[in-house]
Amino acid sequence: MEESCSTVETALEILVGKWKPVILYHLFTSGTMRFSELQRALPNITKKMLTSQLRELEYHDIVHRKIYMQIPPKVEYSITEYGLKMGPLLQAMNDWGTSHMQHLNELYGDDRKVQALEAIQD
Amino acid sequence: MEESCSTVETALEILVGKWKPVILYHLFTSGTMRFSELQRALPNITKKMLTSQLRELEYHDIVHRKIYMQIPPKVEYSITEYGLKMGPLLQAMNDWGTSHMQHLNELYGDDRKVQALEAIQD
DNA sequence: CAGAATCCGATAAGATACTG
DNA sequence: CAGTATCTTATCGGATTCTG
Repeated sequence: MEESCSTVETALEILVGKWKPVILYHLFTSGTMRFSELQRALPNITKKMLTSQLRELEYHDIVHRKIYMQIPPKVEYSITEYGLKMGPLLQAMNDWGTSHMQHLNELYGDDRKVQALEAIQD
Repeated sequence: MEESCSTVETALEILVGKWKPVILYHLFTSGTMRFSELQRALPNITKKMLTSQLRELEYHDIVHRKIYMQIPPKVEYSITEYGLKMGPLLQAMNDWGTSHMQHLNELYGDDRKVQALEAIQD
């Protein structure tokens, strides 16, 4: 009974964290990226946050971390094969989110949109 | 470009908050519920949290709030017609979450499951 | 380059008491 | 009954500094 909502929470668990959707977006569209590339793609994220978010995604087997044993260090991140299965879900969330923003605009006007864009800043 | 992930965040926005998925679950399955019924269904939530989560869902036009002008007060909550459109998304998240819990079990064993169940407690 | 470690402020969430 | 108000605690996220 309660399980049927705790599983929704499982899905949320791996998505929450202010930066995970953006990180996944970049990894899905760009394929393999180095740590520093991700930093450049997300100008406002700190190393600490980027590291922690990636580690959580790695724990969930969504993101793969490949370490090159060399100096200077080189680490590449990519979506795992299992992680690719999330694609449709992310797409569904994206689609719903898009139409919901439209719905909010119809209800309250476009002010909210401005706020949202200001809140992102990257 | 960045919009394609900010809309995912829009979807997350209305789902995050520790209790929203459970609240939606109950309203989806039980239809109309009074405030006190929701309290009984979610033994561990405080009135403050229940109120705030419901108000946010109301703002997003997912939940409808019907006030009966009488004493003692009576307020009924239900999913709006627009909110019903979230059903498939919630179902998709639920499905993915279910299979992901299974995946985590395969990766790390069933210890996690126990933790998750302990964490819910309702 | 890719982080780890520490500190600190902001926000979310819980406990408790009060009210029309 | 269905909240509100206030206070405290826990968690999250950001800034800064240090390192192999």
